[in-house]
Parts: sequence; C-alpha cells; structure tokens
Amino acid sequence: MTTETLNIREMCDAFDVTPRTLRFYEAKELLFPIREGQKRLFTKRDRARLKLILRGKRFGFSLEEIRQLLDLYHMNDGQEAQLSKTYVLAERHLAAMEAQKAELEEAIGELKEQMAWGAEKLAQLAKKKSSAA
Amino acid sequence: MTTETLNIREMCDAFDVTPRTLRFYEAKELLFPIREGQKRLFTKRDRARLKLILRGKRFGFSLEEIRQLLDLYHMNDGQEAQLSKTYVLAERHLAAMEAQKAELEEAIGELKEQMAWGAEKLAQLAKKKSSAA
DNA sequence: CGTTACGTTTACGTGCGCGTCAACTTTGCT
DNA sequence: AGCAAAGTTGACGCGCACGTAAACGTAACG
Repeated sequence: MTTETLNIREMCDAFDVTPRTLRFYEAKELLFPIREGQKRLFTKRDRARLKLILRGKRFGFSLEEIRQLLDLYHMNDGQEAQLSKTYVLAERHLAAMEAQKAELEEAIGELKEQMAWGAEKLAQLAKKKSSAA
Repeated sequence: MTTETLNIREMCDAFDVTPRTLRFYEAKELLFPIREGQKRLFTKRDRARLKLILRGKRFGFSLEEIRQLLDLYHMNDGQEAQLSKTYVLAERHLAAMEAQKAELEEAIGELKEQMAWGAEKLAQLAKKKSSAA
C-alpha cells in the first residue's frame, strides 16, 4: 500500500502549504488528523478534504463555507435530516458554481474581444513605426 | 439621454455597494469619479469599471490585480510600451481564467457525482422508512 | 434662521487567513 | 547523557477589504 498516513511535513510538501495552514484548518474543523502521541498524522480522508479546501479557495469561497460543504463529501453516516440538509446546501453550491461558470465564460469572451482590439492597436503602431523608418 | 452621471447614493443603489466601498476604490485608484464641488459624480466609465471590479472579485482576484487589468479596458491612449505590457498582463489573466474554468467544470462534475450518491442514499432511507411503517 | 438630509474627510476598529516568533516536548542519533 | 531535528501549543502581528463613528461642509426647505 502507498503510505497510509502523512506527517505534517509530508503533507505540506504534497500540497504546497505551511504547517501553520494545516494547524489552522484543524482548528477551524476543516481537517481532523489523528494523533500519534502529540504529533498529527494526516489520513487519506484529510488529503481528500484538503484538496477540496484548496479548490474551494480558488473559487473564492470562505473557509466557513467550505467547511459546511465538506460534509457533503463525507455524509456516509449521516441521519436523514442531516443528510437532506447537506444535500440542500450542495444544491445551492452547485447553482452558485454554475452561475460562476456562466459569468466566467462571459468574462472570458469580453476579455478576448478587448485583447483583439488591443492587438489591432498594436499592429497599427508597429506599422506606423516601420513606415516612419 | 439616460442620466450622464450618478451621485454616490445612486451609484450604491445601482450596484449594491456602500459609500465606503466606492470611496475605498477611489483611494485605491480603481475608480475616478469627477468632482462637483466636493461631491463625487460617477460617470459611465466608472460604472463600467465598477462592473468589472465586482466581477473580478467574484472570481477571487485581489483589488490590486483588478486595478492592473482595468487598464486593458481603457488603453485608448497608451503608448506602445505600456500597451504591450498591458496586453501581456491580459494574456496571463486570460490563461488564469481559462484554467479556472476548467477546474470549475471538473469540480461541478464531481459535485454532481456526490449529489447523485447522496440522492440514492436518501432514497434508500425513505424506502426503509415506508416499509417499516 | 435653524435643522434636516446628504455628502465629505480622518481615523480607528474588525474579520479573515494565515505569518512569525517564543517556549516547550518528543524522537532519534552519536 | 547530550544534542539537534521535528513537532507542539500559545500568542501576537499583518495585509486586505472594508465597517463605523466623529466632526465637519453645504444646500434646500419651512
């Protein structure tokens, strides 16, 4: 088997974060490393969660928002009430992401337009320059 | 013509931001409202910029990053050096946005999978409940 | 003329997401 | 036994993006 657990340094190297960040996420209840004596050991579950955390951050979600969503990915043992509550949260999140995707596509389109305009401008300047030489 | 300029309150209502935010953006050189006496008047240009600012924020860009990019949308009078510099910045930004889009699509896919799994679990619970009645 | 409404500057306060010591165990060499 | 490496828990600090309160200007209205 590939290493079952990672110590804090291995975890940091694997995800390019600092120890401080991992401890901070644990304090915020985003990660739950097990303890070997006093030291933290990060499980496969923690690695999956951290991946989602970092992705969520890139999308502009707060750690608190992310914390709530992480439950969706680990609702193996939830009771029905908790499960459906989480499911509703996930629906909202999905809607938010799809809205973000639509807006992102629009923004990309606009930026491309602007860049085409800028490229033309640059071409004109280059032309002027060469004819003036 | 529709109102040429907006005062601060109209601007706030139009974009759902606070006066503090608009003044803050001006201090950070993201907006350049003209002055009528001491009061700010927001032009069409300011409205276009604010729209881009708010969008940029939703995508997780910092105000400083956004400030640099706003130049691309107003590089009417730039010299070639400045122009091509801005163009390069825009290329980077475009790449970042397209990467973000790809990752977003992946995340949406995964979330949908998880939700399907959750839906099934919920269905099972519902079934058990009805058979137990 | 007062006061009410709207805007202004100045400046300190706040929440988030960590960075950065300091002081202390624990572990593994040698 | 000694000592360095790696990890730990506080606790304070910091940059960002504003919130918020204080004190002031000014234009309009009754």
